Amino acid sequence: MGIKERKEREKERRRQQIMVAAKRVFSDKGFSRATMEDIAKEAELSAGTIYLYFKNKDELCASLTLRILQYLQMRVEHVYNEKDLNIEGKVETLKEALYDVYEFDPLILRNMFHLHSSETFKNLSSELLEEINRLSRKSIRTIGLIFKDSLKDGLFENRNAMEIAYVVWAVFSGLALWEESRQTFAYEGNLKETLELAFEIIRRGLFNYAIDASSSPSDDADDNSEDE
Amino acid sequence: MGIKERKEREKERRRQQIMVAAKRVFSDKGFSRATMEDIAKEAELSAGTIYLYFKNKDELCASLTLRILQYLQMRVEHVYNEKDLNIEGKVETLKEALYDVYEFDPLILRNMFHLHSSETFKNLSSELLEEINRLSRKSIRTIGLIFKDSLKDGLFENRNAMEIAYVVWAVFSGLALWEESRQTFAYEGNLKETLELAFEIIRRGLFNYAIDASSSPSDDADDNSEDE
Amino acid sequence: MGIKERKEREKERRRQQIMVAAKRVFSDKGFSRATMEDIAKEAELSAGTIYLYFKNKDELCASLTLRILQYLQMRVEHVYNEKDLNIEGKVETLKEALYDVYEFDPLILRNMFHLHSSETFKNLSSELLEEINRLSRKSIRTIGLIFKDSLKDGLFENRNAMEIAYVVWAVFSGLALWEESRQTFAYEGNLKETLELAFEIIRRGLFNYAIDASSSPSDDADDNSEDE
Amino acid sequence: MGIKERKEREKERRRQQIMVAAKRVFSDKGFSRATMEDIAKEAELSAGTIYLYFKNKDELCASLTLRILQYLQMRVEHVYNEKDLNIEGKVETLKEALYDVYEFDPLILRNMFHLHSSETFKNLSSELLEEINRLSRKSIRTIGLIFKDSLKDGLFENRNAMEIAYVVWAVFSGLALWEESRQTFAYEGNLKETLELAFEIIRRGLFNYAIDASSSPSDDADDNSEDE
DNA sequence: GATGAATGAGTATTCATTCAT
DNA sequence: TATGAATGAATACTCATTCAT
Repeated sequence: MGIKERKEREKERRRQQIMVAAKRVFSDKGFSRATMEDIAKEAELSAGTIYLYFKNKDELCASLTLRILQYLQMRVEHVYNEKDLNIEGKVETLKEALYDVYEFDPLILRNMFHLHSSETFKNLSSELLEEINRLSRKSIRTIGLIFKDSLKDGLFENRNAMEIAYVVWAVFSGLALWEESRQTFAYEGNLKETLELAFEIIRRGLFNYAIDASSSPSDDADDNSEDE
Repeated sequence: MGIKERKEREKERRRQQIMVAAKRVFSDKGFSRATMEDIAKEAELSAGTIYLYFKNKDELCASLTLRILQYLQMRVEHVYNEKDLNIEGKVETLKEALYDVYEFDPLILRNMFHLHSSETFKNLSSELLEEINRLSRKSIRTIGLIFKDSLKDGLFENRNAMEIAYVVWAVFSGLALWEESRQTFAYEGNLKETLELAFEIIRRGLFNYAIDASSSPSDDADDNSEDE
Repeated sequence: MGIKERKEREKERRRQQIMVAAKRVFSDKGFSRATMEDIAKEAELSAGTIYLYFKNKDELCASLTLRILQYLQMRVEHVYNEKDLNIEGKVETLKEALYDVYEFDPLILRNMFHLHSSETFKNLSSELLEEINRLSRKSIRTIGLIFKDSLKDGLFENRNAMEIAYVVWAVFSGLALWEESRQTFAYEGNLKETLELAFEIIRRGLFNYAIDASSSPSDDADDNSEDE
Repeated sequence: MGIKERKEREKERRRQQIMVAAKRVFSDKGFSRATMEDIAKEAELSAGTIYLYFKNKDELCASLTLRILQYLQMRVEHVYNEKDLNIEGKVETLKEALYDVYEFDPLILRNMFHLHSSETFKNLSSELLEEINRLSRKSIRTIGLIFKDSLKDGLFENRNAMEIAYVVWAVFSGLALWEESRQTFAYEGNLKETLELAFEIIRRGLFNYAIDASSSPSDDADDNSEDE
């Protein structure tokens, strides 16, 4: 039905409106200190209205996480499907993708922290929770797939693709965190530029590691090069 | 006085006892969801007693952060003072130091997040806050000093030491975070081993970056190689 | 809007309902011993609801004080504006006015005591505090004005009007206090009647003082008959 | 026993020391906001020690009240026993006595307020409570006795002595209160001088009332001139 | 759908009081 | 006798959530 469809679209628009407001408020005050009233005010709605669109505060937070994970997966998958790029080009594109994800919502990691808090789970519908876990695993696996072809070519052969994916993800997380703690460490420099430096170091490390490893596998006695 | 001294020591022991309990509870539930009652129960004390040793909940949390920062600074300074190591050896030792810090208290980063939340400051005595900021800056600066000598030798010459320090710190943070989000990403592998891989990649990237950069400085047109 | 107006009136009614309950509970238990729960129960509301209408307990108490001061000022001003009365008549009317104020809310003085406690100020919005101070000064000044005309006529000429106003106010306060401590002093008599006696004494003293003073001003060597 | 006696005296000294400290702290912060810790610190003792001398906080407060009542009774009785004074002289001396009492402990009235709070009674030993009530009644009765002789002489004959005593007491209380609320009413004048004025007015009113009343007793139809 | 008034469960914090030393 | 560490009961205040309108 045209009417039903329009209603549905209207409803989705409201959800987005609330999520945008929530993102802003969480970003400002942190999850615990942000009140539903704050978010409602930011969204120019009443507090009660939010409950028409989200079951509770935790589920609103989880929805934010889900959205960013969807964006992450979309971008990462796009990198994987890029036919015309060699591994170096893919890693460069991956870097850009991750950076865009970070810029889209720098809160992603803080949100995830909140999610990890065991007591939060109780308030989440199991579907939402599962969808989040599914997407998390899927995107890390996709990052792994980006490196997997190189394993066949002999690059990185001493490590499995998933391990490398985790490292890349960890570094990405670290850069996000670094930005968060900038105040404490009183960093006054140019963020973007330092991010570039970090990724440059990682990228070179990755490939030089690959080269060293492939030319002298005996150097690493303790490697477990099995794929999972 | 023997008596006064013993009392002092007894008091310090209580503080430690409470901090250990708090660390455990914060670790479990997150800062906001952990109640003073929880912590008291964990410490086998009454809630009121905690207030004899810490002004409030925020100051208890900040004290945890301060403790880990003191340990961090101690370890990092030790690396810097190591006379018999070349830069490669120092980086290797730095890696071990950071890893030990992480194991000493994996909460460090989550605590810092909480601290960054602007509204927390109001509840902290300015001395504590300043000590935390002072130590944070000092340790990052010490990490920078570790690389500074190499700048004179021509290594890393296109970047200043502080930028490199920030990158190293970011990666360290990332590894910590990575551990935090392990549940979501359903990683079942060996943490220690993956940490080794990550640092190995960083280390190689660092030095290969150095070599490339020093041999062809013109590649980076936008570098600002001034030391701060 | 009719709707908006009705809502506004409804809101004001709730404030009054809470203040009436608070008056009763404060009266019964004293300010410190009265809990918000007590007041809520008396008002047949939940404790949280009170905070929708008053910022905190101190501000609720201050609002009670403000209300009685508004009534005091209104009554006192009315006495001052009475054209057809000579000074004797005005003092008689003033007596009645003050007595009505006392009956309207016998707590007035206890509330003011609580207000004077320096630490209370911090919890009060500055507007409320200023309004209270403004009204306090205004009503004492208005009482002074009632006597001022008599100063021109030669009555009370050795004292300024404000000093007399303070004395009248002190006696009024004393009568209120007297009622408060009735239990301790085990007075079983008729309050109203004794109040009449007290004011009668004051009134006669006032005028006889005036007469004596005006006829032999030299008796008081140390007078400072300047008006403020 | 000499030893026992010395111990007793030592104990009484401690009680006084604590009461002096309590008076100061109550005066400063009000009863509710003053903590036992505050009082202990002021008395240069530990909080626990206070409980060796006073059963609880309420009883400490009541003891202060008792002490001032003892002083009041002593002074008032002295006035009553003064053989060489006529009624005018006695009233003048009474004024001075009350003023001295007020200066000895301006808190007296605030303390009494606290005492009146019904819930306080539960924490008081019945002996203490009864002693306070006994003394309160006794001093007001003694003030009454001061006027009683004048009743025989025809002065004040339309009123009973107790009623006059209550009025005098009320004015005294009012003057004390007046000092307490000085801040709010922004009075900048000289307290002592205004006190003089107030008592002067009362005194004159009293005697002029007496004269009027004695010359035209029929004016007051509703008088109850019986002594209790 | 939208509101926002009302709720009530939850929590940090305080402080009189106790008691082992 | 004096201490002060420990307690636990009390309480102001907050805020997610509900529901009548």
